[in-house]
Amino acid sequence: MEEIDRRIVTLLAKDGRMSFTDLARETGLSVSAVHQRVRRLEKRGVVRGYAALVDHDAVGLPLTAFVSIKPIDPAAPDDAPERLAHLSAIEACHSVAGDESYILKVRVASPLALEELLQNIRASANVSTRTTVVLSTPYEHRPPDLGEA
Amino acid sequence: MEEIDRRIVTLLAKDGRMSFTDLARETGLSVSAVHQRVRRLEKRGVVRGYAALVDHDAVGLPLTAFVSIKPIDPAAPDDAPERLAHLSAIEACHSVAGDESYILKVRVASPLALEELLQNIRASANVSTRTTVVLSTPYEHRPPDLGEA
DNA sequence: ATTGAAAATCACGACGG
DNA sequence: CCGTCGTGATTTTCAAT
Repeated sequence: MEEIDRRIVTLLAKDGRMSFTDLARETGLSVSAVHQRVRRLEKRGVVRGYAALVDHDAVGLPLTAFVSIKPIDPAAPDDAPERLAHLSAIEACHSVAGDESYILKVRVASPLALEELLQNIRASANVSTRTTVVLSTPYEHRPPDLGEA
Repeated sequence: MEEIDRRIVTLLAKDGRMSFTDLARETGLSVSAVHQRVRRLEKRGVVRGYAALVDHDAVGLPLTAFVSIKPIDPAAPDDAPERLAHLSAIEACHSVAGDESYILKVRVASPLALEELLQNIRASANVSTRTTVVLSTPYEHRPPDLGEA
């Protein structure tokens, strides 16, 4: 991927609603050239979509936690991600190297809701859990640096 | 926050570029009523912004890791987030309960870049690090469930 | 791959209820 | 807080290069 595409992706990562007109001005291209590049970036999957960034406190999900999980039966097939996908409190699921198999990022309304979620996770995927509660988030969702050459 | 605002936030979290016209159709309100609500949600900070979701593999940052940090000198003032903010490879910084003080989410181009980043983190914030490498990401950035009543 | 221009759609503010 | 309406901006497609 070359310079102008990187620049477009950088700009859209910072402001997902930036207009094609503005993108055109920032890149020095015409509006339709930018338009076509953005469509191609979307089709190629470089841009996977667009999202509003939500204040979880304001929205009633003030408690964030990281939940590391480990299978109870290490011989069983590992389909934890699918078995957990129905739990909408789970925002992300990463397979990781190390002692545990996945790290989940979860958002809930309260400590009680977290307790119930953990029970649900253990029951749904037959895993043990280790939970790290987030106290505050100095920053999050910082856009990637694609080398502003 | 009530029903219609929750619905708007849910829709924008799923598609941050959805037009006001579409939001109006989905909510049963007029375009300008939706417009007014979105502006208010933005001003109140419920919607913090909009971002394109980027495929980090496609963009040359295929290696994701979680880095937990702990101060070398527990008595020193804890300003790690500010001291690390200049490192653009750090996507997020969460203060956490437990043995360690922060969890960082980082994105880099290669194992070598990760090694250099870790040295930079330790030097910049006077901390020790413990790193968990992400092998794959079954899902990420799932929109919050604000109770579709 | 890029442009310019036409046509359709949309954003946005003013106003009245 | 909502709807109607009008204007200007934006998106989107297309022919041409």
